[in-house]
Amino acid sequence: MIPVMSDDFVSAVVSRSGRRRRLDRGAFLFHRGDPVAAVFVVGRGSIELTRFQQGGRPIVLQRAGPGQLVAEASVYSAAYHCDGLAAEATVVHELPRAAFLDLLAGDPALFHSWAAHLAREVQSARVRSEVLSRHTVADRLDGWLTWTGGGLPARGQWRSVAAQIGVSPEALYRELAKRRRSS
Amino acid sequence: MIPVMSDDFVSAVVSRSGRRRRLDRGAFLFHRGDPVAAVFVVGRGSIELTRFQQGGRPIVLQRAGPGQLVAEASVYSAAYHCDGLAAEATVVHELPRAAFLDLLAGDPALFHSWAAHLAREVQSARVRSEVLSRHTVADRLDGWLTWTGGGLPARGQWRSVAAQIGVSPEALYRELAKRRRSS
DNA sequence: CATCGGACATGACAGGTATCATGTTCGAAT
DNA sequence: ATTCGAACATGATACCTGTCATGTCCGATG
Repeated sequence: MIPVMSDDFVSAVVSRSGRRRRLDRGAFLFHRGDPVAAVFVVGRGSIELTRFQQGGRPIVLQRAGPGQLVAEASVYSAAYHCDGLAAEATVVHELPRAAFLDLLAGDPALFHSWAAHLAREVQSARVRSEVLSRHTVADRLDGWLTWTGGGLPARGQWRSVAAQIGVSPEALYRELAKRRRSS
Repeated sequence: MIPVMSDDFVSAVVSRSGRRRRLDRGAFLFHRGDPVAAVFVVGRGSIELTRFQQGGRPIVLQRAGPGQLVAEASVYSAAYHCDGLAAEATVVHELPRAAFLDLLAGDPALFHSWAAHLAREVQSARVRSEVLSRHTVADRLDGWLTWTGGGLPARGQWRSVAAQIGVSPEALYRELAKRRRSS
């Protein structure tokens, strides 16, 4: 599959990436509190930014698929504020943070693209907030479907979707079963 | 009160702002779908980015106080994706979008500050997502208190807080009353 | 092919919140 | 001072979801 290169700087990062890292499903790319030393682009698989609340319930803050940057907002932070882990077998391209910032500083057009990308991330994160503010599983699933644009999630990813919309897997199973019956 | 000017470009916007707009409580600064023609900085009062879900329940996506930019992520968008309205009597400084972009393009240091600001907004929006993923009013209020850093909200703003954390005003009243009793 | 672990599935029950209803308080405007 | 509207406050009830328990399905592994 050809990765989606939606932004100029993504391909720039990949082409200058010195190192590739391979992660098994469930492996951590970084932990909360780790110093931010590099930026990553997903080549294959997916990385989920996750925060574990008291009680162990995970909430997925961002899901980065092929061709997408991971934790780009942390570039200006000293440490990660959440965990990054592979939702499946994943390969990421790695570029040291300093090299990334130099790259942006030396190319105004690229920098402009970077700012526009961050602005889209802000809006995306706010849409997720709007989904999470809904109170029923049906409403949240509808919001997720509208947001992702695609159809119903594929088997094997339902638990991940449940974590993204902040409901228990069982509640999502029930809602999906209800929709299967009524369709 | 001296407005908080946390970012270079905020004071730059204010100083070049050609126009001031005054809004009564509840007045709209812009509506969802309006073309994005300018950027705003709150001088006094506060602006809330709000989306109204089916049924009329409002969810506050961003709350901008004195010295803060409003809907900055929309600078790269054609139209607003939510409503902006004054939560109280408010004054905003207005700068045409083109002038704002020219300002950034002409000052690399300012542009860098702008990108860092957007990155912080992304993280801020994700923190809100984490708060909204909690399931009880008590947990959401705790998250709001941790996030805002300050103490309990002032009277007259409780309904706004309820909208920010996605619970009914009544539920927030009850939780606050419970904390008053047990303290 | 047998095993095994994780996801899918579903029923029962307890707990929390939205909603509706009904007052009360308080600040602003006259 | 009186009026008035909005926020604050609180009780009752229905609904929904989290949790626990139990069971099935299915792909990976040896």
